[in-house]
Amino acid sequence: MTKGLEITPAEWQVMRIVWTLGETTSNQIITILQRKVDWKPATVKTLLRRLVAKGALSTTRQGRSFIYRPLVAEQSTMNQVADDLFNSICEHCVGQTLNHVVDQVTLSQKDIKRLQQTLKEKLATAPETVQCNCVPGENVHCQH
Amino acid sequence: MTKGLEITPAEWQVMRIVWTLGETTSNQIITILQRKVDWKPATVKTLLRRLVAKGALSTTRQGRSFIYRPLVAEQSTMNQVADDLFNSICEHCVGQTLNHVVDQVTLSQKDIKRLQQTLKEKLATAPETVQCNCVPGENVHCQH
DNA sequence: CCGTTACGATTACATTTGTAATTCTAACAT
DNA sequence: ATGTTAGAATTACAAATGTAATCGTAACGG
Repeated sequence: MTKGLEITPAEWQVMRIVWTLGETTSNQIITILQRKVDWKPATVKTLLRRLVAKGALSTTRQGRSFIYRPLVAEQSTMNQVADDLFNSICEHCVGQTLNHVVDQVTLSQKDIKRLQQTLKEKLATAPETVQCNCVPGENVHCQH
Repeated sequence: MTKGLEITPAEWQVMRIVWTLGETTSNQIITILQRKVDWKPATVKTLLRRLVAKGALSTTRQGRSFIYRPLVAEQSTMNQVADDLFNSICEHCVGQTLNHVVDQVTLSQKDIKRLQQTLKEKLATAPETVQCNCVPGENVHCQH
């Protein structure tokens, strides 16, 4: 029953604003986005409309304009796209790729402590190795 | 000078095969992919041609068929898409999202040890907190 | 009440992507 | 040399995506 909610990169920009503000109007979104990307107001309106159409946002009329609110939670949506990514790459390479990401991003001390805890627990049941699953069937000699 | 190499999900399936086999023919790719997805041979040929066009694969004629080889490294390409993802989400939420991923995926003991090492080094210079950067400019009150 | 006007809704259109059928051409067999 | 044929190239086409102009309508001001 996983929502197949597909949010495109352009739409994602809009969602971030709505997620952060909790509720907002199209005007506010347009103003904020103009500091970041070069989109015409009509473009943002289109994105808002598509997001409403796909059930990511709700609108309620408020006088002349509409109030937009997220219908999907930010964290679970982020988790979903992250899962999609890590499920689409070679299973053998997941660890290496994660390591690269951890190396690149900014993490708070609390973030790091939590990751350390998660890893510690994971180590107990971790397999010796993780096989490449890129070529299904056959026991092809994997180059990895 | 980052390659703006865009590989679509369908193309990615093809790349995984070529990356794993190192070099191969269209026939081999078609056969292998048929165990996984329901694509006609012509579809795979199209994807191969597009990948050659965008510089992800090379071909050299070998008798009647062509040999396909990757022109881009698998790990660096995976790193790039992972970076793209984590750069596109709220910076404040990166740690939480990474934690979710680590929790979900399968990691080898070696993978985990390496991550632990990376985290340990990172902790030394880690900031207390990471601010949400979803709404540029203003000091908007962030809900996160 | 009625005209403005600020919004959302409708329409538009090029590009990319997924999916494939058809055509062309060069390799191999004779 | 020549016909077959396997495989690449060309062409096709609908859906999704990025980007936007214009149209219609309801809300507010007078």
